[in-house]
Amino acid sequence: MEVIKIILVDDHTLFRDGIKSILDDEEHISVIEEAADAQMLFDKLQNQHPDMVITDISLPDMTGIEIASKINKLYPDIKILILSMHNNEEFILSALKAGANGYLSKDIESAELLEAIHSVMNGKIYFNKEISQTIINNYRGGDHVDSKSSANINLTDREIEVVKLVGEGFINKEIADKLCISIRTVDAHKSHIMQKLGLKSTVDLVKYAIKNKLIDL
Amino acid sequence: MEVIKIILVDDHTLFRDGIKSILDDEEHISVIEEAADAQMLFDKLQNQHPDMVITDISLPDMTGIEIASKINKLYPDIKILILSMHNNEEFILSALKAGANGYLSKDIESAELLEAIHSVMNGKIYFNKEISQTIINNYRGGDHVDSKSSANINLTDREIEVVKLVGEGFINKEIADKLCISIRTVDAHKSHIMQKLGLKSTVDLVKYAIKNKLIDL
DNA sequence: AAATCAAATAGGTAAATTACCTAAATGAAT
DNA sequence: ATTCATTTAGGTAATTTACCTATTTGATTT
Repeated sequence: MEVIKIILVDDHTLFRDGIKSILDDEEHISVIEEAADAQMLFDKLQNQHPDMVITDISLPDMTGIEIASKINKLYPDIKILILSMHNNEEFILSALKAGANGYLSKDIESAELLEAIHSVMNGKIYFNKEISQTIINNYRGGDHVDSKSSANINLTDREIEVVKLVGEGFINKEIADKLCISIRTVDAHKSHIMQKLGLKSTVDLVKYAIKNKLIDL
Repeated sequence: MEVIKIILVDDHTLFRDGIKSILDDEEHISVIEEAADAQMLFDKLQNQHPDMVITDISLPDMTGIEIASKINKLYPDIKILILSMHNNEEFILSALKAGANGYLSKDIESAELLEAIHSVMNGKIYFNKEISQTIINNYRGGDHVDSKSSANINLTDREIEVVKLVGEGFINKEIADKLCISIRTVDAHKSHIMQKLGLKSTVDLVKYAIKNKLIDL
């Protein structure tokens, strides 16, 4: 069996070290590089050719989903395993769409990480939760995603703009001024958004924006 | 040198496994137990007697600060090392006040974790950032803290109640009804809070509540 | 080409909500 | 005894939102 070459991406050094320590015990796995953010990762990918990139879902400069999408475009043969703190189904589907080969919660045991790595190297797709192959087939091979269409698949560009501004604390009038539209239009956008997402208040919108990383906390 | 017995506490199994893998390579360190939450930890502490508890700052049922405070009260000889995702100075001071012996960001390298463990076992206090011994002396030995007085040291009980409700999406009238006070009183509380914290809008209050874990996202 | 539909745009008015002024009661601290 | 923070509110003006309807535009379908 060939040695599986891996690049680890996570902004928390201790977490990287932990994973590295687990993987270093494996004969057939070699962590050839580490990166703390997407910038470092893509720098290293210009000279190094790993079999797999294991990345955290949230990095300082890019989300794991965006990274997956970019890797999938630039280096389609590199497998991508995404690690996440939370089991957000929305993110899981976005990850699939972005071309990730696996999505794991950090709640898993190290044995499952190893199993996931080997499954993915054997051409499988690995998720902690059972997602039917049909769904997978529907989502894979689609066009590439960017941050806007990933988690916020239901919202239009304009609506996302509005959600962001709401999340940043601007009131309708201020948003109207910023976007050079009428207050009523902002009002209408907010109504549409809340209806689409099943939200009830501006505070819900703010939380949605935070959850979906449209704004920073 | 005696073997240092450690209990690891973190709700993410993979992270625990990673740390365990790092520590297992050390001769003088033994991870005798693991716990995913505070409940499990205190259950195990009834039968096990570690030298040190290493805990994440945020757990499902309790904060690391609260855990430190409780351990300090029940088992004052057990050393406490808190791991955190963020370098929030407010939390660092709260941790000190709660009796923690060290506070580390997850950004550190594994070597620094080992250094911190040994420092703490030798009676020192270990922090990634330089905090002067004077501050440490001022804060240590003080009374024990609970969640309310830790991160929200400037806010009164009533104000925290209000911030929580604002964060949960209730408007002033609803908050007034819930607390059985006048809308004006809620209004006044909000004004005071915003002035104290230097915030400008209800949205800022929501973010404050999330940041300081007064509400869940 | 015509019809249909989603998306983005607003106006008007009533209703809801907040902002800001002041101020009193209470209890703790100096 | 006095000062001070905390909690409590009333009144009014100003702001802000909610909800109704409705037009334009571009894309898709028939």
